[in-house]
Amino acid sequence: MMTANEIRKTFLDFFAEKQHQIVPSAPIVVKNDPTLMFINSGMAPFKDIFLGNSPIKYPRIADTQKCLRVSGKHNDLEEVGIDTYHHTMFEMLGNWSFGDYFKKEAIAWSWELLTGIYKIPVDRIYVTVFEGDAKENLPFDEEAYQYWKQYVAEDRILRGNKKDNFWEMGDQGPCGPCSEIHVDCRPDDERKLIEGATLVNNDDPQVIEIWNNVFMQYNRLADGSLQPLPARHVDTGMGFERLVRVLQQKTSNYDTDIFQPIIQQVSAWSKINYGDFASVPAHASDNSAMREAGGNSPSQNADASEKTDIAMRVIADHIRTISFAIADGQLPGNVKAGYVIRRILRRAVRYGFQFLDFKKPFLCNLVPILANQFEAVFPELKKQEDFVAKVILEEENAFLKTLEIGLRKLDDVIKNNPSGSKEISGNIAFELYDTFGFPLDLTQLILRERGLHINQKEFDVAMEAQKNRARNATAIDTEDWVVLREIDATQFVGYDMLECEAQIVKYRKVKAKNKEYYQLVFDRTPFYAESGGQVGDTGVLVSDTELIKITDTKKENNLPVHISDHLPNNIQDSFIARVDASKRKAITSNHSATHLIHAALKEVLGAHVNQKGSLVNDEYLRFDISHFQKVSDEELRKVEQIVSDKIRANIALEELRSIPIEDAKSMGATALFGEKYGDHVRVIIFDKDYSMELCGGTHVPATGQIGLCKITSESAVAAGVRRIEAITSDKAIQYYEEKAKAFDEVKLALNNAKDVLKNINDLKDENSQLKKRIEKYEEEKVNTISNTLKTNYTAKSGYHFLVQRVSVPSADAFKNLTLSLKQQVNNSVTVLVSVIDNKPMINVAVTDDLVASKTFLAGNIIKELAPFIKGGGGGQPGYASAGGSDVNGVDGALNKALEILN
RNA sequence: GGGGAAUUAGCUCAUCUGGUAGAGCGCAAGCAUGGCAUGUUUGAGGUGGUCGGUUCGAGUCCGAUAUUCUCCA
Repeated sequence: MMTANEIRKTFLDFFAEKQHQIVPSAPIVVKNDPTLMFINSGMAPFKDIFLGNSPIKYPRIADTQKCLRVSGKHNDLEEVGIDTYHHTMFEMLGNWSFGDYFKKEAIAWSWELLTGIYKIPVDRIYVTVFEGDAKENLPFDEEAYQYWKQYVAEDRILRGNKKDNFWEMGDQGPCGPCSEIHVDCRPDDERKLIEGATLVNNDDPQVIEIWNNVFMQYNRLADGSLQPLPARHVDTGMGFERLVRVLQQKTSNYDTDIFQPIIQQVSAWSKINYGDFASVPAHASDNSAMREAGGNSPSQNADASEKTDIAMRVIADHIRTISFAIADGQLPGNVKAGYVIRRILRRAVRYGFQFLDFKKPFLCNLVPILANQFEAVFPELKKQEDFVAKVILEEENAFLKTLEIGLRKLDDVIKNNPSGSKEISGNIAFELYDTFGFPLDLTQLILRERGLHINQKEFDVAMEAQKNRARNATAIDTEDWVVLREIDATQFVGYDMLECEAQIVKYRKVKAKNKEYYQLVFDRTPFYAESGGQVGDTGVLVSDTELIKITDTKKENNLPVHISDHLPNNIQDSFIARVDASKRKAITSNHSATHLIHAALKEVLGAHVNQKGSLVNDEYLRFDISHFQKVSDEELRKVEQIVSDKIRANIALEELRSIPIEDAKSMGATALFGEKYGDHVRVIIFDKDYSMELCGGTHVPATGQIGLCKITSESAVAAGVRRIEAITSDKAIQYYEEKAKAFDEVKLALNNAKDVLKNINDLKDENSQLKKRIEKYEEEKVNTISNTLKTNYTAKSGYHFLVQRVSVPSADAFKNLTLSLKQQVNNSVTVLVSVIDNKPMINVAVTDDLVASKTFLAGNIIKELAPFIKGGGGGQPGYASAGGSDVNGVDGALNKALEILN
């Protein structure tokens, strides 16, 4: 039996022999495509070629591509692991023709590989072809049908509708009919009973699609219409995990040697067998989480065993996704792609926590197994094994903490639930989930244990409202490109020039919420499009009669687009495209400084330092690195020192604009994980023994132009990732100037003190001493007054009272005096009035025994007195206070108090 | 991009509707035991994230801002 690794190799070798260039998998994390966060199919890395934004480098390509899907036709995240054949991460084997071969060869080769080499029995294979669609005016795919007929019996060639057999990249873009290959894996007796053809595309877990051949020949426009494509392409995708399952004759993807190493490890840790489900004895389940849930009857134990199987599948699937995503540069976070990774990670932790009784981090310990398993095909994980494990560990700890907080909140909710009600508000459950990240299913489990349940309908309504809010806020409407001229690709001249003549090649309008703008594409441009952390250029587009502001420049699938609020009136004109030079100069200085800092960090901290993120704009630079401790002040000073030396050495830039990537690597140039490089790259060198990086950004001609570099902050962004921020050039000079100025001002304020620091510390000490002295003075004053006053109480039957105007230094002292009297005179009511800073104040204190007997309540008394001084007041039964604005009312208040108490 | 929440002593967190800022742990000192673990008593430690507003009075209500958490897209 072939191993998974052999099956993959066989595929690649087969197509290499058919003159295909074998390329490595692109990073699973997508950059430069606003519509996609992760590579979700084998073709995604080639989107720029299909869209015509990039030239074709090889007419034939084959590869295995890491893919990630969390939503889609059958791939809701919450479904993964429940069945035995869906995944969040999977490998897609693919062979491509870019304007080269078409249906004939694609069909012949897929047949040859599957039946001739992999030896899948012919009588288990079904193929589908597109039946046509009248509404779209699309014909039956006769061509594909004829080619298949050469190999496959006609009754095994099925006709599929638009949903199954017409593939589209998205709402817009290249598309075409496709032809799927399905394999019937059922045992012979079942196959005799039910004809396999009836189960194709019918969600039968044993009759599955393994390969889809897409024949791209149309382009879908924004208005929904179809246009024929000038160059026709073949895009195929074969689900690797499914293929392995078929060839290893398993009934579940998770039973193959792709997933078993992980599952066996998880099974060993939890001491629960995988796959016992259905034949499990009633007592076999040793799972406290389920027992707590009340699963003690035999039937529920069978259920429990299924749940432990599901949990192991969830973990085996998710650990792959998060490990490879992190290795490709996507750290877990709380927005966008980072959030997707966090959510997947948490789902795995949740299943382990709930069904396998893993109460401590465990996912991180699975990373080495994966790293070794995939070392040959995806070496990036093995190379960053420790880093990935550390990030996962930190995430697991953070989630366990979140769970703890949630458990406490839920406890409060249960305590406060009116007795007798068995239902907890769905809104509260939603709040727990939405605000505190406490998973709904855990809420339900815990409530069930106490005989409670939530109002599911309320929860769903709240959830739906949340979704609608988000959808409305992000609705973007993109119109079709209006093409003015045909060109191969925009020529970027911005390394050498800051302005050039340009014509608009195409443009389109984009409507987002509250704003509307245009995207312009030029035939040539000096504008650098945001990439590799360097922000896009701004500037202007000028003709004889017009001036249009360019507010940003971005890359969409390798297409440089210039953002503008307006279109020129004369769109066909020739323009001068001019970059904002001073801004570009600042950006450039920061970018080169980033390289110098990067090299210095490697020198000071060690070779384990890798770039984990970078932002370069005209204000500052931000640089994230993998490093496990805080970078100490001393280390930062060393880095600054090295960078400073390199600046003063005024090292000339050496730029290799286009050299083969292999040459660059053998020179020792630094390449980044998670970055997609072409086969020709640009290398930026500042002293070949110091800094040599693959980079597309703009750089200073010599390091002296940076002038000055100052690291302004060092912080943590995630486990194992430190962030360094720095400024250069004018901004750095300004920084020092401002510091110096501020210091001079401080010094001046201290009468030009020689030792400023000592002077300030002395002042602080003096200040706190004075504060204490005032406190003491006030305390004494209060004591004196209270000693006098405590003998002045009038005795009534059952209580004593005092109504008195006093003079005290502060509101605080006033309060202390009142409370001190309350404490010293038993069985008393104290009403004090004072004027502090021209404001009248009243304090009322009632001793606890009188409060208990409800003879007097301070809060009630103050409400009667406050109006006299035109104020409001309130407090507790034992102490209340009021303030007002009318000093003339003081006597009235005193009289009223006497009246009440007499 | 849009919602929600949090920010109080060195740490973890209380303070019900605006009216006396607290607890546990940690820290310091004293006492108890031959010493330690420990027990016990006392004490220090707070511009309540920052800025503004409402109010006689704001940790508490409102607005802005920063940071963190969290959910949705």
